Amino acid sequence: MSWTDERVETLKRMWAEGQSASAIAKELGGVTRNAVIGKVHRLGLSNRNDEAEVKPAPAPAAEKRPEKKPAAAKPEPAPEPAAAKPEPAATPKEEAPQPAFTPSPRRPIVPAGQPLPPQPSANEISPEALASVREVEKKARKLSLMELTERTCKWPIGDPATDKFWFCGLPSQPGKPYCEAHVGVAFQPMSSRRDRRR
DNA sequence: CCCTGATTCGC
DNA sequence: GCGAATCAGG
Repeated sequence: MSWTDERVETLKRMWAEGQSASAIAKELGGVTRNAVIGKVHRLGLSNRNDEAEVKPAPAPAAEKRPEKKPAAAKPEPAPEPAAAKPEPAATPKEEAPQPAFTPSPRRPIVPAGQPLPPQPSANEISPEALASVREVEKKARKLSLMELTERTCKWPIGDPATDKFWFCGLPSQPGKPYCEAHVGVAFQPMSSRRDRRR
C-alpha cells in the first residue's frame, strides 16, 4: 500500500480527531501503526499542540541555570508578575483546542450492529444467565468508555446518566464484543428462550 | 500483559 | 519516503 492523497487525508483527519495510530492503521488497512506514526512524523503533525513556539519559557526558566531571577534588573515595561501564566489563553479565533482525547462521536468504539445489551427493564433472560451476569459484574474492571479496546468486554453496567456507570472490561471473547459471561446472555439461542406456553 | 507515541536506521 | 525494530512510557 502506498500513501495516496486519499489515505493521507484519512490519516490526517483521524489523527486530528485524536484517534490512535493503531486505530488509524486498522482503518486504512495494509499498514501497521508504526507506518502510521512514521507518516505522521514525516507530515510534521506529530504533536498537535505546538501552537506558537514563541514562548519565552516563563515559569520553567528556573531550571538549567541557577541564574538569579531578573529581580529588578529588567526594565520590562510590562511586568505583570502575578498574572504570568504559562498558558496564554489568548487564542481569539481558535475553537477549543481539546486535548487528544475527544470522545469523537464519529467513530464510537462500541461497535454498532451488535446485539444491544438488554436494558434493565427490557428483555427476559434465563435466571441462570442473569445470576451469572450479576456475578461477573462484581468482577468487572469498571472501564470507562475511552478505556475500551477490541479485547475488552463492552457490556455496560449501571446508569449512563449517573457516575455509577462503566463497562465490564473483562477480556472479551475473540471476535466478540463481550466477555464469556456476557456473550452468554447477549447471544442466546432462540430455542433456549423460556417463553410462555408453546 | 495490554496499550500508547517517538525514534532510529536500513532499505 | 517508508516502516520494522526498538525505545520509553501508562
